[in-house]
Amino acid sequence: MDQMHSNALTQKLSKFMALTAAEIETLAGVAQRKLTLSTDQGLSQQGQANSAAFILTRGWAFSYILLHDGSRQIVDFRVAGDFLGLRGLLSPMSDLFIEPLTDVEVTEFQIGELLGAGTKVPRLMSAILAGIARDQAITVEHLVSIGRRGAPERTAHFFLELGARLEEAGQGRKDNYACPLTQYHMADALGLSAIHINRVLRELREDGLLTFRKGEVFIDDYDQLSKLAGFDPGYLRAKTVF
Amino acid sequence: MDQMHSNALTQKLSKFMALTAAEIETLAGVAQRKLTLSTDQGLSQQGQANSAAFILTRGWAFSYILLHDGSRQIVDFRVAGDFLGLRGLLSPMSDLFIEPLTDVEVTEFQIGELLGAGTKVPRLMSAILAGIARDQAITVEHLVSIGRRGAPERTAHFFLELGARLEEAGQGRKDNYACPLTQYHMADALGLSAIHINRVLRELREDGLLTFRKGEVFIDDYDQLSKLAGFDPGYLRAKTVF
DNA sequence: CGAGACCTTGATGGCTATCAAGCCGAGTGG
DNA sequence: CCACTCGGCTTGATAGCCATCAAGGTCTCG
Repeated sequence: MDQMHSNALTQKLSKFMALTAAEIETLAGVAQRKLTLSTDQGLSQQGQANSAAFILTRGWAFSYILLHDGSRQIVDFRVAGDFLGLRGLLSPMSDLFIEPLTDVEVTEFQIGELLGAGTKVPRLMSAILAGIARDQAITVEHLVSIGRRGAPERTAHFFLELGARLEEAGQGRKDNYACPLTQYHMADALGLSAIHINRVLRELREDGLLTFRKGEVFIDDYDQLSKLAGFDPGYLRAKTVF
Repeated sequence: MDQMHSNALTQKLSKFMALTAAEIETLAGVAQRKLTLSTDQGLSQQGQANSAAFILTRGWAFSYILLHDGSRQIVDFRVAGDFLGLRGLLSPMSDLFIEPLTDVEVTEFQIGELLGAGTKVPRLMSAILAGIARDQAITVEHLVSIGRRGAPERTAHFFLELGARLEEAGQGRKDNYACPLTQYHMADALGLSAIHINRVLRELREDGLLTFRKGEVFIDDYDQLSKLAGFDPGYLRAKTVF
């Protein structure tokens, strides 16, 4: 089995730095198990019990929090190459759920083992932290969007970020990618109602900026849309600390 | 013992687990420098250049992002015992600023040295990650608040969280604490206008739930306010991974 | 063909921003 | 000592963004 190429952790961490043979070797010592899950199988409980986290290798997933009144806030969408379930493992968020959005393929590993590898090889720890930090930057930018951008700007920013992340993951182009979200998902992620999302999408389409149709996003005028959203992809860049 | 108490890192990490003598010894090897800063001295640039981060030991600070249109989103307020400047160091957020809100006392350290200590003693790394994860949980809860709670609920939640954090830091009681924020700060943190914050505060006061007056918060009916906000402090609990 | 999930559009209303004005207290300088 | 300024707080009036309610359309699938 050509385990090297199929090693999701190696692929993930090498995005943040060039890994040496020794580092790859160390990572290979972290047991990984590939799983395939379909839409109806929640991921929330999968990891919690046995301290397992995942790397998403195919498909989309999302994490969300349910409020007492039944409303839902989607915290983030996860695509190929993203960590999954790490946040809930490291911090005790109650009512944090993770669900596949499409059929997904994930690679499971023990968080303790990964950190053990990082302890043996500090550069690996640096890469792990870079991954965590990038996710945090995405969350912060999300917070800014909801807090201080109007609905059209917010929506525009959302699709621009997704495009940038998907292109980086080799899952499409930043201005044209498959997107399995419903308008209800977008609404719960962006803090809007689905009805209003619908109107905003129409407006963006009529303005020749962005078209969302049948699970596909076309960004018709990338520059104008970026300008509208105030989108600066700097926060998606990797950065390592030592 | 006295030495322990003067070591900000030891104090911080011991919140997440009981530290052994050997672990305290290792932490003592991380150089720390105490600084005092006043309101007009930004902290943003202080760390970036030389990879320094801080622990806030006295006073309040806050981090925020400036948008192109001049509006501001405050990401979080930091109080005694909190990490400061770690996020900007680990991830490349542009336009992320940190400012003291009062005169502050901070303990500076090199992030590389701290992680070095964590590499030598895995349990320390676990505590560091627990600290990072807690901050992340706070950010996520903030996101939920802005995305899916109305202005009164959001404001209530905000003061309840602050109270819980301050009490834990030994800076007051969860239902009565000093709070140097202006209504403009609250507005930019909560995604509202200062004018509306003012009206919400009046409403909460008239309902006998919470009083904010001259830099002091009184929570008049803790249970009712918690119920209104849907506040569940679970996300503030520490949690270690191994 | 019926059901269900999702999308679309119109009408209405409410929550919150914005504009405008004034108040208060603290610091400052004439 | 007192006007002056400035930051912060307060309140009223108006407007607009977006939620909600209602209804119907389209598509897929059993």
